[in-house]
Amino acid sequence: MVDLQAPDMRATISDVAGRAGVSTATVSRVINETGPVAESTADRVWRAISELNYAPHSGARELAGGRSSTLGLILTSAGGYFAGEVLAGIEAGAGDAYDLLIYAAQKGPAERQAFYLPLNEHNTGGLIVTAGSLPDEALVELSERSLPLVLLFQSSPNGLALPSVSFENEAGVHRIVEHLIAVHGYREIAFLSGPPQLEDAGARLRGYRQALADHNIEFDEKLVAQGGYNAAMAETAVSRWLDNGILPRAIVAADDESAMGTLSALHAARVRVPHDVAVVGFDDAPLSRHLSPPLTTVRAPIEAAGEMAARLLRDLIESGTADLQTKLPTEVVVRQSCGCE
Amino acid sequence: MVDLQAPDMRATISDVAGRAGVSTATVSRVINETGPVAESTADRVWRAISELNYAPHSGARELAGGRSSTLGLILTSAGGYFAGEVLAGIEAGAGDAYDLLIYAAQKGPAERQAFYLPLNEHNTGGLIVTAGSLPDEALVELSERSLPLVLLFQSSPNGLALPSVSFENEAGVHRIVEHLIAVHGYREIAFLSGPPQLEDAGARLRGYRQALADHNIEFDEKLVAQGGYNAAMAETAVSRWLDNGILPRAIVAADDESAMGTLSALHAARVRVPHDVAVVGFDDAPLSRHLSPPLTTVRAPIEAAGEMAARLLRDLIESGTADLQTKLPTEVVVRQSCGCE
DNA sequence: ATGAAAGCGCTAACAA
DNA sequence: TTGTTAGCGCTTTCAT
Repeated sequence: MVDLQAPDMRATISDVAGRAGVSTATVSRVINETGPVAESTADRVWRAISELNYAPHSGARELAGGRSSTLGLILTSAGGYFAGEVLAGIEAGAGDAYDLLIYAAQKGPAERQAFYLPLNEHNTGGLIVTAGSLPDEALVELSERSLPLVLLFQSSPNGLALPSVSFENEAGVHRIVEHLIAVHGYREIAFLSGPPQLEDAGARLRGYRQALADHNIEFDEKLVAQGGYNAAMAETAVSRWLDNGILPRAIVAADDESAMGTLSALHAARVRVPHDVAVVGFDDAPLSRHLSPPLTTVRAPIEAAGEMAARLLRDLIESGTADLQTKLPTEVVVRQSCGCE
Repeated sequence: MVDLQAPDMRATISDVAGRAGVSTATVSRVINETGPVAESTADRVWRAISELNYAPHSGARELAGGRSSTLGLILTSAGGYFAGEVLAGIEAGAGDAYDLLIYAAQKGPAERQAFYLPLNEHNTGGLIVTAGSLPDEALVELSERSLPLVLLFQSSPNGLALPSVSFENEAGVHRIVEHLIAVHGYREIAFLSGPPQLEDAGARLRGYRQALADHNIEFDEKLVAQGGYNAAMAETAVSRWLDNGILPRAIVAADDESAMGTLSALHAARVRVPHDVAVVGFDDAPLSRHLSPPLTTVRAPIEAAGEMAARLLRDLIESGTADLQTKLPTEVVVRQSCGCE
């Protein structure tokens, strides 16, 4: 057990000023390098600061200054297996001039959520909102409060015109399905979809259907199941197919995580991949090349998306304007699970 | 391109008061449910709030109120593949009364870092600091400013007495190595260590050495390489072993990610797992049971650790006291990569 | 049940 | 180069 020493004789700027024998204005100038200060004075101030363990009160700063040099990020607590990548990208895009504050939204979109959001126009220069983390109404409210907003993996809801960053989901799936058809000659191709409420999940499904249509393959509802961007759910879905005697020649998973679940279900049933059935995914998660067989998938530049979002947000903050829709290109990464090589 | 509407006629509490025909004090009472307000008055106030799109200024609130109902989390931008799990745990432990603000520390621990930290005693009730995200000096400084601090996956640095949460790393590795020795009779067991600067990496290595010693197996330096908690690095290390004609009977990876890299290197070299060499990991990442063969590993209750850290921090904030060291138990999860079944 | 007014810690004119 | 001072938006006694 530790006992916390009696708190709260926390130093303020005037304590520092007093100890250094200057005015608070001078201390402020020293800290912010705003306006001229004699070097000797600055030294005394810094010394006082460290002797008193002084730290500026960011709230007071925002209040007085009206600025904010931090970008906010809102994501769902789940985050997914690429939360880290997104983060790294955003950080790169934010640059040195901005700090990053993240709020992990609770599951249930509560009432008045936007009102109580701990990240807002007062402590943040703008917000990057990832798909599924905030209800549309909150977005509307936030944007009515004229908070710069950028959407990630989701496009602007109806009636709003918010810059957004996402992938060429439809084209990516289309291309990989086409690979399955054209290169390998498969025609019985199943699809494991993502959560229906997610926009990119819809796009990926559309890409699948379009590719079939383009090659005169009839769409078969029985060959589509919910994979939920989730290994366990995908595993169940594939097992169910197997139990029902359904064995497509190829399975397209809407993301790599569900591709993983697919692989597991297939292994468990002693179905050989890609010999008996081919499997492909989407995202190119860092681990995907380590699966066995190494997964053929669509590479989505996740880190680049984060970086782009941050860049757009900065544009929006600094110049009041930013590109509305940016779709990052995706690319098929051929490995072995499709039957190649 | 969007153009942001002219910003900043952002409503303040007195705008709301004016529109509702009450004083700012009353508005404050309504929002915070502090003190009696006539129901009809409250209605008018809420209406004014939504008409004006008013949102309270959190900085001003902290300033005036001196409270803070948010917990801070500091992590490295990498985050690792379990950032999401940690987050979910912390959120659960934080409960409804606290919000969570996260700061992803930049790579380079800069000078005066603690001074400029965007999460501090003024906007946060306390901080959870994950291993490797802040240098010890920053920890010292922060704790001298009497900010409640809890360490995650790292124990208190010398001279400080901060509550910390970590795993029984040493015992976990000890047990899994023992499994390899006692159940399978392997004696030529290699180890892929984690980043040396991380405390838990050291503990895991110690567990390995101790288990060997306990079974009279001589420690062989050539059978230890740096896996860096990282698939690519592990892959390289294992390939190098193979190239040098080193083929242990089993490989213990310090975490699941390096186990994954190990598997890849082995597959590439057509070495059969577990037939030719067994592989085990540590963490039990969600994906580990989907590898092929499914990975035998040590389960570390990552989410529980996050929850515990949040709980400790709340204790510290609310009662000024908290348990100093908590080590969460780990458990061997037997699957197939060790040769079982 | 409500209002007036004094700060909270800081920044930014404006003076000197 | 430095100090004075007026707020920034909010909470909180203290009156009423």
